[in-house]
Amino acid sequence: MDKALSAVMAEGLSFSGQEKFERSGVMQISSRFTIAIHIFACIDTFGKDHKVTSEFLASSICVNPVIIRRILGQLKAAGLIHVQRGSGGASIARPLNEITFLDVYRAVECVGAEGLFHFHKHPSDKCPVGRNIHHVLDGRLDQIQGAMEREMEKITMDDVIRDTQHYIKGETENAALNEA
Amino acid sequence: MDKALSAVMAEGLSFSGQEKFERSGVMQISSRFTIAIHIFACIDTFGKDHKVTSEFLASSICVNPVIIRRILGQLKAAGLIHVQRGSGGASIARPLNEITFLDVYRAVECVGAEGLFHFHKHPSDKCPVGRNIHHVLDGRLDQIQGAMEREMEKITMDDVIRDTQHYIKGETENAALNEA
DNA sequence: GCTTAATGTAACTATTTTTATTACATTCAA
DNA sequence: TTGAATGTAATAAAAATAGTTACATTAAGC
Repeated sequence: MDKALSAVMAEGLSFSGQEKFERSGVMQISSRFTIAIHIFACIDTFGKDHKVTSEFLASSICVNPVIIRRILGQLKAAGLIHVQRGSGGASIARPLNEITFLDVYRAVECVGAEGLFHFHKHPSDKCPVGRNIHHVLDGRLDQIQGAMEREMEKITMDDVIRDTQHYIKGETENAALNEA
Repeated sequence: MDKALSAVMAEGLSFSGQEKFERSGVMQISSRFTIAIHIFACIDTFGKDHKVTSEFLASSICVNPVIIRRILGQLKAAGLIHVQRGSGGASIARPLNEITFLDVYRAVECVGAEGLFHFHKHPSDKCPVGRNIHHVLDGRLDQIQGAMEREMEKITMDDVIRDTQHYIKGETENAALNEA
């Protein structure tokens, strides 16, 4: 080890004595994401024949209607859906193949400005490793998050909804067979 | 809409009436991951000249020593490090280029069996969309998580530690210049 | 215009998860 | 045998997410 590091170590083998740290940021991939996709599938499935309200969606997804309204609000703010204020009901605002998982993911704020990884906030600046760990890691964490987001861009609501209708069709055909 | 769906809808435009739901699973990418990588960098930087104890690591990372010990325990269980019980101190158990981010990520259990995404647990089984949403989504969520994990496999502790030493060297060279 | 049904949101509570802390038995080396 | 360190249980504190209640606002139909 060189002299500078040795000097640090000699100070008592400890870098302690920093102030307490606050934390912040979104750290998890919220169920808002899967709920949002569920919402799209419901609007597509039922929207032609029925008004799709937050109450209705809540009963399919089994969460509180206010949760649904908040997510609807976020999807609306991102320009992905329309929501009819007084009379009620939601509809999809864009062609399904132009809405990617990443669009939805970002709309519902599963990832904040701090990124996907929760970094221990205040490594010691008295330690040479602590001082530099952010420089070393930040770019690589971004790289990983980027890989994930690129994969999310490959999947669209069209894919999901095609599969959904396929499964539903399978169900009703089975039911018809059982009746016969 | 076909007859089966219409029948469902006619029941009152709602799929309500299911039991309450429990939740489970790891939902976030814990700071254990960045802490673990920080630990490797510290062992590499200081391990040759000093005993690297949980107390020492805690003072560089600025978290409680018990948190460090738990993470050391997980890294040890995964065969990535050795920890000396009575006398103290940790060391790295494998060549640095054979320890990937994914190894570390899995060792510290950032992702549980349920996967990275938090799925709303009990969509209504009275709703055709609710009944099938898991079939539709599970595979695609795995696909996204897989992309992330493949990227994590590309990065090794060797990369991180080379960068760390590079930054530290830069610091000490700067300091030398300032003294001159 | 009045009524009705729905959205938009604020305020608050509850639940869950994560992180921190205290305490102590266990271990190993000198 | 002593001392310094790990391993871990039990618990507390903090943070984040989700759930709930309440109500003002909005739009459509009568």
